Amino acid sequence: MSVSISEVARRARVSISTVSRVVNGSSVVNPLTKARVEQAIAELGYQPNAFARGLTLRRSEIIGLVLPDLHGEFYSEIIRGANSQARDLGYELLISSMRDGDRGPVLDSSQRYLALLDGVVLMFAEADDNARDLLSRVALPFVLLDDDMPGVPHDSVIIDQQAGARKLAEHLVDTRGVQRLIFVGGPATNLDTREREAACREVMRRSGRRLDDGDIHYLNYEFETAYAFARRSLSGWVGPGACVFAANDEMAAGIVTAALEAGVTIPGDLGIVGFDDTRIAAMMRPALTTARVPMAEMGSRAVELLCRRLAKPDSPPTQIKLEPTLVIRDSCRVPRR
Amino acid sequence: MSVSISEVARRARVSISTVSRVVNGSSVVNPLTKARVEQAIAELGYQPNAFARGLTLRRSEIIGLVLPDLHGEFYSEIIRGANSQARDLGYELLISSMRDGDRGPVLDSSQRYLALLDGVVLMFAEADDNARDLLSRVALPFVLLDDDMPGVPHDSVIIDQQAGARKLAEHLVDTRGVQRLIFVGGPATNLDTREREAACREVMRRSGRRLDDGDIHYLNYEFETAYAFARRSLSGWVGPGACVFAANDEMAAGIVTAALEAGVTIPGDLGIVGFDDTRIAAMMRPALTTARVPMAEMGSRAVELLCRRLAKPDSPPTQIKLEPTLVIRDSCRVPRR
DNA sequence: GTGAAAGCGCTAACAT
DNA sequence: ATGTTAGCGCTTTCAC
Repeated sequence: MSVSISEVARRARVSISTVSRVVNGSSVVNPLTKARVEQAIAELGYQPNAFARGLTLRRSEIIGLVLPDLHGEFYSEIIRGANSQARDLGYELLISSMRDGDRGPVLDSSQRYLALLDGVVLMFAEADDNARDLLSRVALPFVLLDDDMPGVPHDSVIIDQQAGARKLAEHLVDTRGVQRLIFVGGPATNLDTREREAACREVMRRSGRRLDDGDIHYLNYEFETAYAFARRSLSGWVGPGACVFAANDEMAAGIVTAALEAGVTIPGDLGIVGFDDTRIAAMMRPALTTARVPMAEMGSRAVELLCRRLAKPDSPPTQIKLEPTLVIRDSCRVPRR
Repeated sequence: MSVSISEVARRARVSISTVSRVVNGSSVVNPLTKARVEQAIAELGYQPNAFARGLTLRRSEIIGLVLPDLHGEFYSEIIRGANSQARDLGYELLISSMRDGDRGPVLDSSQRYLALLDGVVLMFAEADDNARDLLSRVALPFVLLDDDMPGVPHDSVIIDQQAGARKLAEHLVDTRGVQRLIFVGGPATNLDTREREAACREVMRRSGRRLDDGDIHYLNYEFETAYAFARRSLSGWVGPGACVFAANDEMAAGIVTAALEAGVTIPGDLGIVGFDDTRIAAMMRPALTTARVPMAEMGSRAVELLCRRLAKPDSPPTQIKLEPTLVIRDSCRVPRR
């Protein structure tokens, strides 16, 4: 078994307090004593027991990031931002996924690891009752990411979906003078999709056009689904001033693929925009015009908020709203005539 | 602060031992007593202190998965497999990234969270001295993923890179009768790249051809780099029976993009294969022939190995070798003539 | 079926 | 500058 503080103390012929002091640099120890202790530590390969430490200190300086699932670049960017911020603030970051294969989201308060953390950044796939319920049982400080949960006071970092979608739609109106917008969303229950849709509606309306209900389609954010859907529907879309607004880049890629295979040129015959600015957007041809969601920043700001709360538990709840930026590439350039 | 076992005991008018027994279901308690305790627990919202528990039990039933970085589908698939297996075996899985922005790999034994885990699955970007050094200081059971580390006894799960590359190269020889193979690898220091290269060499040699040194190129696994490189070099490649072997799918995508832009048809003028079978392989056009690395299985087998070791600490070190499978799509179909 | 008490390894207040 | 000791919350013998 591993060596404890008392063995180090015995070997260095000091008391355990002195060892503790050396380990934590908490108060000044005689340099010679200190050297003796350090040598003993090295010789024994002593490592403090984290459980005992946590029990006494009532904190671990470890925080968690719990995501709905860890698939896709979106999440890895969040993680990158969170990780780096956590280290800067002297915390370690541990990541966990709620999703368990097909068994659906799992997060109950009995989750053992939560009790080892000082706090946690949480992101739910959907802000439903289930989520709210889970939340009420989380017994430690938390920050919500990309989700609003009215009624529960909390810190949060959210994306201004409407602003992002508005920028794209306005770009379409301004540069291509879109007459008809085809909106291809994720699930109808998905809040992001609904917000983006609302922004499209509004921009169209304000510019004297309208977004026809028949041109709103709810898919599932996946390439294959969008590809199959576009194969069937594409022929009805092509026409003067038609553009597709896909609610994420993957679906945009699927639609572009179907279009090119059907001989529909892009951006010539049809303009298209995506959302998120994931890797595929730059890799596909034509490269995709899209809205860049500041993913890494979401992670870092959330961690920042959490750590601030740990330091000052009684500060008022804060909400940070981040705006996507427009990334103009080739998929909806004005066709030369 | 949070409620402790003794408050529950007081409220239920039993001793703390009884509360403990109820919480852990360890031994039989009188149903009436049990009910009383359970009610007290509910009323107080009691949650056992994980540090105290860990201190006493000397285990947390939590394991870790430490990856070089969390970018890309490769890792998320590993995570998915590991997660699901961990839950099946009664463990919780926590994930951590070694990479800290541009600050390079970080993993020192002082990493606080390691001390809270029962064991850890580790994957290094490169099996260098640094890695070996870190490893020697990890004071808990571990399993190595996709890395060999001779000299240190350990369990591991590795990919049979050679077998995968061989399947691809043989496919190229058999169906297209390749005369010239252009190998586009990751960094020259990357072990996977070297193994895949060796397999290509061998297959070419065995079939009476050779892999010219001038046709070996070391890049960095990235789309943009491969794209830029292909733009420059492409013209020298096209010719009867030439094929490109890209060491991952992203680079293959970059090369394909450059080729199509230059008017080189694929698979007509040039055949190409990738490696890994990440999402992009199915999404690009032509869809990419590649070798599917069983990523999720890597994760699940590693966790399985780790948990087995936790149960039987003295079993001999085990190595599991997983073989990639050939996924035939369109990027190197025989051109009709 | 239940309780008393030792002990896990550590920190911090207090004493010297 | 260093040692002594209480106590953190829990599990687990050992009595009864």
